[in-house]
Amino acid sequence: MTFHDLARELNLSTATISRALSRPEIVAPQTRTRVLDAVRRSGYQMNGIARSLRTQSTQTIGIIVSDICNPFFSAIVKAVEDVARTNGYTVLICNADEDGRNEEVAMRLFVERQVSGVIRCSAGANPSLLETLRQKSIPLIDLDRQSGRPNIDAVILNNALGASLGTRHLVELGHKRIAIVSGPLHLSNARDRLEGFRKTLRTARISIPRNYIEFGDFREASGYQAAERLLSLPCRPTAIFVANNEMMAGTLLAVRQRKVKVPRELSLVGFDDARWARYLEPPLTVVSQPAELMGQKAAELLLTRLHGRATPQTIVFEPELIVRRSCAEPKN
Amino acid sequence: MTFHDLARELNLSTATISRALSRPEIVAPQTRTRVLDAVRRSGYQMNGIARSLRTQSTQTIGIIVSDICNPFFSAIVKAVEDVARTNGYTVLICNADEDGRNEEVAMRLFVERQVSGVIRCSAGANPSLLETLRQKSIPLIDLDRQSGRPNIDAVILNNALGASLGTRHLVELGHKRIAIVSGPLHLSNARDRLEGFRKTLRTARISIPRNYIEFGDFREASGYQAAERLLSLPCRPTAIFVANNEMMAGTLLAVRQRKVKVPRELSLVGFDDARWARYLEPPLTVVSQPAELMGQKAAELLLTRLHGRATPQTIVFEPELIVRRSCAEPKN
DNA sequence: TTGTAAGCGTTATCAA
DNA sequence: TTGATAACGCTTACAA
Repeated sequence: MTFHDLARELNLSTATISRALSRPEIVAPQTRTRVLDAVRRSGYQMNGIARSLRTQSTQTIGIIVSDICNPFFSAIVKAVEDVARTNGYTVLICNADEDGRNEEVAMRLFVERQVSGVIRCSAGANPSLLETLRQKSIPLIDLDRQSGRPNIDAVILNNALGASLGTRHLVELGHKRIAIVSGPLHLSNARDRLEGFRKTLRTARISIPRNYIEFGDFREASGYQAAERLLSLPCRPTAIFVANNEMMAGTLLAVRQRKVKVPRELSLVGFDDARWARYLEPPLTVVSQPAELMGQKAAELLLTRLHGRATPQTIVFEPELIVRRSCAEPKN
Repeated sequence: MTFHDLARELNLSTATISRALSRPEIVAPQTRTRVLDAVRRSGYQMNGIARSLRTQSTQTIGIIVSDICNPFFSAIVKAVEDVARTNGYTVLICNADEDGRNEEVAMRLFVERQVSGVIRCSAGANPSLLETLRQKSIPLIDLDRQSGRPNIDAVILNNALGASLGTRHLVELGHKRIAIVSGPLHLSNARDRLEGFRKTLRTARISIPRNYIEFGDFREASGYQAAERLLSLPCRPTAIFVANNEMMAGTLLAVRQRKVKVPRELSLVGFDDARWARYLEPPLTVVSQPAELMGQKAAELLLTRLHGRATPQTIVFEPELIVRRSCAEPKN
């Protein structure tokens, strides 16, 4: 069933059918109802592909997320999908799984599919794809992680501040031996968190042994390994700051296996507030980010970009320290 | 940049360009490399919309999920996206938020976008849309929840068995006053779980007071309210079976507020194994489902439907009881 | 207010 | 092995 069929049935031209559906106000009231009735009766559904080809607009936004099972990212996807749907947009999703190559194939698929715009939480893909986007003038919003490229809209957290908040909490409790499980340095959020951590300790005149800085890839297994190394050090840290929730899950595993008492023997501060952080015993002190708000803002920003050009901006959200019971004064 | 441009640049016809890219083996080796080189140099990206219009195929699969922040569904989305991406498909996502109306607008958008197929975890949309899908011969896989319509592929859990497993565990511990927080009856999985619960108690000759059966909508708030009612009963249950993880989160809130001791005063069995269930104190005994496997299977099933017609089947996965420490013998 | 017809960027059919 | 050309199903000048 196409416009052609409807047109013949009603003795109209396809142009009129099209107008009746897209801009009803410019067709005669009675033809309009004739068309609308026929559409309802026949259950006709517009072919969006044809329309997209003609109008050069797919009303689709692509989102790339680095780990959809991480509640931080599910919240973002939820928010984006929500504003997209209510604005008549549809969302293509790609789960990069913290792997830049997946992100690259997704980006390529996205431009092939002619998405109207993309929101991405980069896993660190090759930046050459950005050029392609620019050529096709497909707007891009970087979310959570910045590419470092100038002139790209971004909505991020003040990660340095977040790390400071968490670290300072530990310092104020009296800790001197504080370690970090950092994310990979090719991601801006990991860099910023590490920097915030370092700066806070520097101003507190606390030195950081080289082996108190461990790197993971933001996934659980790497957090476990990092924690294992930290906990087997001859001079164990009395506190660990873990730079995201997945790595915290891994850290907890190590902590439990070794039967380390939290917070008596070890204080723990996490990043991102997941439901399980609250449910843990003891409940976890974390730096939390307003994930839904960030997703929503990113989607809205993209929508405004789609409606009119403007100069790129980066929107920064503020983290919040949520003190629960995983930190205490150091005993030794 | 289009085939037209490339064709002029290389003194070829658009037909040849098309062939060189889609079926390289049927063009002369040297023209082929000439074309491929030009494509690489220019960074040309195929317009998938135009191709889709011509070939009547979008290589897109739509997925509808009832609550993307629920780890059970994130795992499903992850699995589906994974098999989709590796097969050259792209996935459109809709988060119905347990609301049938959202599901309906998504379905409509999906058919407009001419998706190749859809996988849905229904929130209970109007079944009339199924007719539209059939007309356009867009295959549908029901996942986790069955529409009740015959002749529709489905991949589900043996929910009755799951509920039996959980309930029997409680019975064997000696509980006589067992309540349930059930999902909404318009969803097949909720019905089946309730049925499994009932049947198990019937064969154990344990009667269920009418007010021991509470209904929620599979979301946290409703779980809280249901638990509140249960816990304020004059004759409190000694055990509660909660039919999904979100409602369990709500139940736990009520339990904590009232300072009810688990498992001493109240035994708890949940459905779906989330990370927080393990981390809880005491760790939660749950019926678990192989979410990733189910998502993967659904995607694979859809792919085979896309490649050749066959008679619809329903694939049933087996639940597993994971005994942790939230259940004990009743004290009173 | 409606119709005619061109065109969006591909693929597929038919000839050459 | 390649080229002309007609679709695919819509939208939009322009004309009537």
